[in-house]
Amino acid sequence: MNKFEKLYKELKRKYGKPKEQWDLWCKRSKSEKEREEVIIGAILTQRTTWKNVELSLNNLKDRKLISFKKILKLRLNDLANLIKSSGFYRMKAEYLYSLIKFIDKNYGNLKKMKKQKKDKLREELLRLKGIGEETADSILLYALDKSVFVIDEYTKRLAKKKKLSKNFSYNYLQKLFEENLKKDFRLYQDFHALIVIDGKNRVSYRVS
DNA sequence: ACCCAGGTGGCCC
DNA sequence: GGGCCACATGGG
Repeated sequence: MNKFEKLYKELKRKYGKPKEQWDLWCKRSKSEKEREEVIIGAILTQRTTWKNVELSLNNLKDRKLISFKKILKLRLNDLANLIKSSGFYRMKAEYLYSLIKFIDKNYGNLKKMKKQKKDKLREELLRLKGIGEETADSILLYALDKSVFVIDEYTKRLAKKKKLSKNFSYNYLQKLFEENLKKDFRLYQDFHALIVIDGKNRVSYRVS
């Protein structure tokens, strides 16, 4: 067992099954609607706490708006106001809208989108405004079941702390994790979730 | 009254 | 390729 596999086991032992948001994000078999919710959350959570994202998601849920088709019918300004609590709400409304529009226009639905090759999808997502590497990979991994390892601040911090690498650029770290783990989107989903849970745990420990 | 959070794009060098 | 700023709300 290598360092990466050991780290996964260690985190799993420490935290068990990922909870809260991760109940849905790591769910083994998702409905179309659940996949849409993951994608909406992936945009909203950029540089924002999950609590604030939840307020927005609940806002949308109360109005039965966790639905790409329905969001496409909203005015950009109304969408922005509904997701206000996630911060950067004007930008995120624009990002979310253009992403949903792209999916609707090019694939029709997520079931069809899922059939596309992951490299092609990644390229397409990265061309959209507001979708960088982390968001693109989160969508690929958690909404489309593609085996790409998501790198975020917590992953970089943990990689430094555990001395897993000397290079902490996104692409290098991603490749490193993928090369040292079995190519399995379920493993990647759980592992990344545990890294975030662990990261938040450390932060709150330090603060309080 | 600060300081921070799963990021991204634009502009500069 | 890296440094710096804008984008904004809610909670410690």
